[in-house]
Amino acid sequence: MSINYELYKVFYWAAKTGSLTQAAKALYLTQPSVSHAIKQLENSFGVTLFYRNSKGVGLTREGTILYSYIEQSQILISLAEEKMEALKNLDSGELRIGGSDSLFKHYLLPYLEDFHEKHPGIRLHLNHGTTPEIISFLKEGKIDLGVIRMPIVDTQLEVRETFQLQECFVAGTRYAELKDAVLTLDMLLQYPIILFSRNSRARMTITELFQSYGYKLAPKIEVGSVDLLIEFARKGLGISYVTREFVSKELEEGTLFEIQLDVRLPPSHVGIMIMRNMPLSMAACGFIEMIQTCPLSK
Amino acid sequence: MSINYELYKVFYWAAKTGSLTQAAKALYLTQPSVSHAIKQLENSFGVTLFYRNSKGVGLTREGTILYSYIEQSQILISLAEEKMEALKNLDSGELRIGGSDSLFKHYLLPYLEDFHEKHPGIRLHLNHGTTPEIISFLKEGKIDLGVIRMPIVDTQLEVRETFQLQECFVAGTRYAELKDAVLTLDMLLQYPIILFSRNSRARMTITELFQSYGYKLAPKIEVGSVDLLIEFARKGLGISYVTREFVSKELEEGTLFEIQLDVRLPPSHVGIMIMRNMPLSMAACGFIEMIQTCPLSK
DNA sequence: AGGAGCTATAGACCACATCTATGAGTATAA
DNA sequence: TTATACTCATAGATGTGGTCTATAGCTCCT
Repeated sequence: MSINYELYKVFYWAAKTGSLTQAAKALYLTQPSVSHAIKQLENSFGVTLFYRNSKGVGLTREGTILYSYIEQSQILISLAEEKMEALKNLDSGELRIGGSDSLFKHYLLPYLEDFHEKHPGIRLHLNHGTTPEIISFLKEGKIDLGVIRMPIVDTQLEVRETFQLQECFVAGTRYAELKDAVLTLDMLLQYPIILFSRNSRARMTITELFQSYGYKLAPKIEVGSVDLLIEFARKGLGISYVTREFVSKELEEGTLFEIQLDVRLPPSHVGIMIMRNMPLSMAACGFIEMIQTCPLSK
Repeated sequence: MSINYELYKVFYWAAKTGSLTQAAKALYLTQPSVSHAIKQLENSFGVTLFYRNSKGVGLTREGTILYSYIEQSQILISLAEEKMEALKNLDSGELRIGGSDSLFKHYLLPYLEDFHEKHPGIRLHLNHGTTPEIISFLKEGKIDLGVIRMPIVDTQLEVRETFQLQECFVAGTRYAELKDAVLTLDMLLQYPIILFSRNSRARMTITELFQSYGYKLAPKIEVGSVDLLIEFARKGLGISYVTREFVSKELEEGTLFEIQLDVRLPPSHVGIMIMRNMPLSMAACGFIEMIQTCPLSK
């Protein structure tokens, strides 16, 4: 029958140390066990592997040949075990995340920096794309996790909310007169509105909200990036609908201010998306845990 | 504690076949055993190696990394097992023999030819030298066995007689008048005697024999090779003391004939010498067996 | 709905790996 | 010489853990 690979471990140490007694110590076994194991191996092959004398043992010619193979094999296994240890300790590995540009920049960045500092051995791959693209990447196994705006309905996916963002309307100094006012939706619509492109979740949400109050929200300007939303508002081209957390710097500086409304705008939920029924890599697991245990570390 | 290397065998087949059930079949185990083994491995590493679904299993990222090492390791072990099988079957290996030129040429050659024909995969190394040199080679492990004239007294060595050779005196046509005569030692000594060099066993033996009869054997010519002994006798330079089996061709041809004496010359014993307490290589074992089971195959 | 795959789990069982105790051999030292 | 201290080999006892059977849960396909 097939040879028990444990015997090779014993053979390796016996050959390496030149002593069954030493091999036994290295393997935390007793000498008779090692003696027995070697005998088993020899019987299996029908070949004598060691010569024995009072000083210990030595490899025969056949033993030497076997050792040349087994040594390499054992070294590989040792390397494998080291590697697995490194992977477990997050000293090695890779983490592939999918998300939108703006989420990377304004939400994930501090986590990524922190993670990289703690685990410099882990290679980071950031794939940006639209939500459907991110979902595809995930299903194809090209990324370990996606960071997206919720909700996502897909039975293959598991989504965990990690953070709430607050959407709001902001304006630049040109509209300074609105700073302390509380506007109604009606009043807001008197101003030029700047929105993100049509297919975004945020755009759809705010449009529906206005509809529910009986208004039609028609943007004066439509842009394709969060940066432009901010930039246009600062330049006074209109009032932008943005994520408050993404303009915190501008709000502090005072180059932008938030428009106060008489209705509450819905928060948007950010979540981490992973494949259901698919084990997480150690790196992904560690990263998600980091995000979940210290929210808002910024 | 240390990981049971049997688990890597199971892991290898599970990864290779992409199915615990298939792996179980390959290993002649049941599926729950394989399932259990993989779980053990995963627990040992603290890492998930496979994702499971209804079609079978697949490697995770960590599993893939482990596999890259283990696959190589398993391949090496397979090669090792093949090699050992080949060694056992004498399809591979080497055989290193020490002996004197004349024994190689006149005694071992047919065995070597036969052995090589039966086991062409085994490399033959022939080391010639004097008996003390051969003994040194053997003790240094440079040869597997030596073929020498007995007796050898050395507790480290084991010597088995395999053949008897008959020494005799031979002369060429110049001494044709002796062909049918039966000589006494006294008469023999009237002729020029050609002997092998002083330090050889044969020389010592024959000198002692003559001494025991009260004669002093003083050679006219002393040579350093068996070929010269033969050649000189053929040329009529004297009467050579040679091993009869080594001049069988010349005796048949009639270029040499044997001198008949009124005393019986002692046979010389040829034996195989190996290290006591040292296992024989498979090749050496096979060769010795061949010699012992078909003596005088010539 | 039923069947045929797959893997996971629980629990029983016994082979076999390992142990202890001992023997035999051989250096080294007293 | 005897004693000591190492080797490895052998015998027999022991108990652990690897393997089994039986079963459940799941997904896919007919």
